[in-house]
Amino acid sequence: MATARAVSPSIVWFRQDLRLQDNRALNAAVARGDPIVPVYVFDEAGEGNWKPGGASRWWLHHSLQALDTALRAVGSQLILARGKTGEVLRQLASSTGATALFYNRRYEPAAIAHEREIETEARGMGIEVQSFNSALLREPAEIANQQGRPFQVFTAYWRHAIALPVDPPVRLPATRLPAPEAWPKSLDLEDLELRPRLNWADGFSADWTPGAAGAAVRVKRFLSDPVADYGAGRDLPDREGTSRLSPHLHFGEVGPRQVWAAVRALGRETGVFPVNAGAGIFLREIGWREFAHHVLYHFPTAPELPIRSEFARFPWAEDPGGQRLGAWQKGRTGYPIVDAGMRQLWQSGWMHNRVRMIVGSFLVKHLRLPWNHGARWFWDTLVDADLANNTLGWQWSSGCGVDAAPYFRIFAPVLQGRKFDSSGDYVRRWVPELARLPAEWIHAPWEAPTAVLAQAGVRLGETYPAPIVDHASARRDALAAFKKLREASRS
DNA sequence: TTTTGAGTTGTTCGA
DNA sequence: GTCGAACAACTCAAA
Repeated sequence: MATARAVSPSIVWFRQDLRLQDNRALNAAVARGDPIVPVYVFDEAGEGNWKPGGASRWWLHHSLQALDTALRAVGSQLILARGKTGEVLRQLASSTGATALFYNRRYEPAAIAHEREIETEARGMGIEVQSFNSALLREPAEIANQQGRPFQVFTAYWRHAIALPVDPPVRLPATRLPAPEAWPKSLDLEDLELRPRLNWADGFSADWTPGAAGAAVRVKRFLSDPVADYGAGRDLPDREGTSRLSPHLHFGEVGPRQVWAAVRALGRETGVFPVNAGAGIFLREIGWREFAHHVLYHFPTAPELPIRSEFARFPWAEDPGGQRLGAWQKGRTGYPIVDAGMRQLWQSGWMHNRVRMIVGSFLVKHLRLPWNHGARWFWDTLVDADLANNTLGWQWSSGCGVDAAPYFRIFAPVLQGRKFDSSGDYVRRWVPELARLPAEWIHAPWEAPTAVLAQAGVRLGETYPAPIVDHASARRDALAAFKKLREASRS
């Protein structure tokens, strides 16, 4: 008769928390002391209407590989599966005899529903379930205004949130993770079929290193210099002035508590926090990410429907054959800054934030196409596609969300280009057919003298499109459409 | 309780 | 060339 109790492992269900440090679910499993079975389930059905797009899947592939490598370095490994999470976990529990399940929470409506299902099922099997926050400084339900309602204005939200203490990141309390007696069966990473069949994502590797180690490099590099000039530098798309942490944060390869601690450490000699204006502005951006999750949690229909419901009746323009949408997607609108952004997105899986605002405003206000089309395209093409951030951004751009840009704020693409890409180098990089145009004309080639165009080898309508809409009249039409909406809402 | 002022990222127009 | 106003409506917090 064996006296030792049967060793029943704990399952750690990895999701958007693909890291070993500052991972509370993992730490709790370690604290329990039993063998740990780390698992990732690729389950599209659990994502509702927002199954991961191509760029996101590319990232996930490499991030899972990185996580497995990190786990192997501590004597463990990542079990991979695809299909229904509930079924996978049930099988895993019965084959390993696991009696506990640990995971970190998500905040998208489908993910929340999914968690509830999994918890109910697991508890029904007698499995202990514990969930944690490793994705946000504060969870949506922790923050409310004086009336006990969710904030709908960022500044008020952030004033409130920033006054609360930020928990320090937690370290993995072990150099080895206890392994089960036998490892359960795992799929090969390739079996998840996350990588595109065609090689369109080949260029991504030049720009990105998915995984916690790559994230740490980005944090270090950004805080070593660009952060000091973040206030101005973040608006210049030709420069490495932003942190580029968005995909790492989305997949949880680094968490906001770790970022917060790293920024705090910058001023440790002086005790000044934040150490300079740039650092404070950067932390505000972390705050926007928090706010986006707050808003999505409290307005779960926001990915599909405008939060200001009257916008459901906005008079969008006709787009027979999807010509205009297609031109926007392909970066062939004839507005160089817009086209540069859309091509950067397609080729690198990412777009500079300043340019996101410009192309967003252009789609919704100049082309008057529904913001949902833009949200969907971004969703499919961005490596940092994140339902909370994407939804907030698009509803902000079209003026139909909480704390959104006012309707009359219509970005003028030529002015934006001249202001934030004054050298024209951003356009030159992504729209090479305009590369030989001097800065003076590069943001409005249709205004360039014939000789200048000829010299630069540009033939409008042939080598590069003429503008598909006229700025001044598109602006007038957009303002008229908003006026119409306002009158319709009044009656 | 009511009132008041402020609120991520703009542009245009007229003085 | 610069500068302020206009371009709405609503949320939130402080007075």
